[in-house]
Amino acid sequence: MTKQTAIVWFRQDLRLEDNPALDAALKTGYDIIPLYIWSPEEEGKWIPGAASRWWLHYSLLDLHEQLSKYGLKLIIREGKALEQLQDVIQSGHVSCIFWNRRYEPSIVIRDRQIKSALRSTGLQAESYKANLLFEPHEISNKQGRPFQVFTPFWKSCLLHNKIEYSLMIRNDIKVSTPKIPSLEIESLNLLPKIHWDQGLKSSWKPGSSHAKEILSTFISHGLQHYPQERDYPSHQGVSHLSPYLHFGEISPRSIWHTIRNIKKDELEEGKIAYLRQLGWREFAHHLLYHFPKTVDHPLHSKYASFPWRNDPAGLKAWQKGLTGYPIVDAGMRELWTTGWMHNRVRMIVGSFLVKDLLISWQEGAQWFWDTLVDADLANNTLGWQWVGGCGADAAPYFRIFNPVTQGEKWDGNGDYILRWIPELAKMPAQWIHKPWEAPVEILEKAEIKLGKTYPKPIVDHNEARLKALEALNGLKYLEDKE
DNA sequence: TTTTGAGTTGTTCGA
DNA sequence: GTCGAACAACTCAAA
Repeated sequence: MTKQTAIVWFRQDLRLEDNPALDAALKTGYDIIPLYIWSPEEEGKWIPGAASRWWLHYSLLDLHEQLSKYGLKLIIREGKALEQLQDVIQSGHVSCIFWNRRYEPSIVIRDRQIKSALRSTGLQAESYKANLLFEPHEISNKQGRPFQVFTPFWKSCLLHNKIEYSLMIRNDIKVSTPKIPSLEIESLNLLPKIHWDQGLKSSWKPGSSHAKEILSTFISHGLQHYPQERDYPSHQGVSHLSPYLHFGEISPRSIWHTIRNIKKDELEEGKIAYLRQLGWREFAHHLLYHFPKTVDHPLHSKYASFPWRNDPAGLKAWQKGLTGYPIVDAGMRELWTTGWMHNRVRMIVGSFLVKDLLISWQEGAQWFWDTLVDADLANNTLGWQWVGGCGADAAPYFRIFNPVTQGEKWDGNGDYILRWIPELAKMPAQWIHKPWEAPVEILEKAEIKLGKTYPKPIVDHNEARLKALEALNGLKYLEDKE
């Protein structure tokens, strides 16, 4: 008689540690089919972008390698998830299937259909909490409604003191993977055809086997001064874990426990501040779950009537890092080159697109989606609605970042500018954030011809700011409607 | 029930 | 140079 098997359907949980779906499969004692299905068309409008696919390619290779250490083989499929599952079920004598939950609106709907379809044929189909510290339904305010302000949300989260975490040991895996047709990872064509990915390659090592070492480097070098250092884009002040978290190559629960278990007084403030950022990730996912329309509509509907400008040239200049505002351009070029941008600079470039160019936050969200290796629907949506002032706990309308002031404050020496804008290499720090104000002889000496070697500012910030305030003032007396 | 105070990330203006 | 106020409207909890 053929041995029964269980499917572990890997999705955004590309890890073996703290993986409840894998635990559940192992507990059955059956043979195991680790499965990844590439079904981009089921992600709704939000098909993974080029940087995200690049990351996924190498992450799948890493997962494959880790599974092989235990004699298991990662099965790769492409197409509609339910059809592929059914095909694998047929060829593999499968009696149960396990996966860890995702929270994107189109995926929630799809997974619900898949679960009921599988169960109706008598299979055991179970999903687990693995990628959040708290399920969306576990946290609500006193009226039983979802929080819309972060601080009370996080306070309420912290009252739940128990966060599960699986310590199941993997060393005694005795089962194997039956022979089943599988694609090669290469055949998914996740890598770019033109080789623009050099910058990504030199910046990142995707895969869960690297996530842990990045966390421990951060703990020993960054955590203590995290509250202050995290705002300086040229410093090594942040964890760089965002892409690993998005793909589930490290679980938020293992980060939570690792950080909490550090017993050093001098790290206490850093621990609280860092975990709070993990809280923002939770907040974003809960909001996306409760307010699914926010992926492309403002939560506060009166912002839908905001008079956005249609400005393809401005949008292009922003995307290419040619706005003439060095801190904005440096950020956009860091993004293009490495697939990532420092958080402080994300706010600055976001504010510039939305408040200075008056281009809609949706355009910004789309560009970030295509270019970020950590592109995450929940975080991206929350971040852009925050900048746009139209979401939950959004920035107040009058909070318009001044790109010069921000540059001078957080990159005083211009180190970040120098790294990303070689045209300004010889510019003294005093003028590096506002080259258009530099005296002629300084520009000459620095071999800068504004408008030729580096752009003149495409908008005047002060004028743009007043225009934005005026436009926002027009919304003042509108009411939100359902 | 009503009121009060606080709320990730800022800027400008006038004293 | 430094400092506080003003810049909405709304959410949420505590008083």
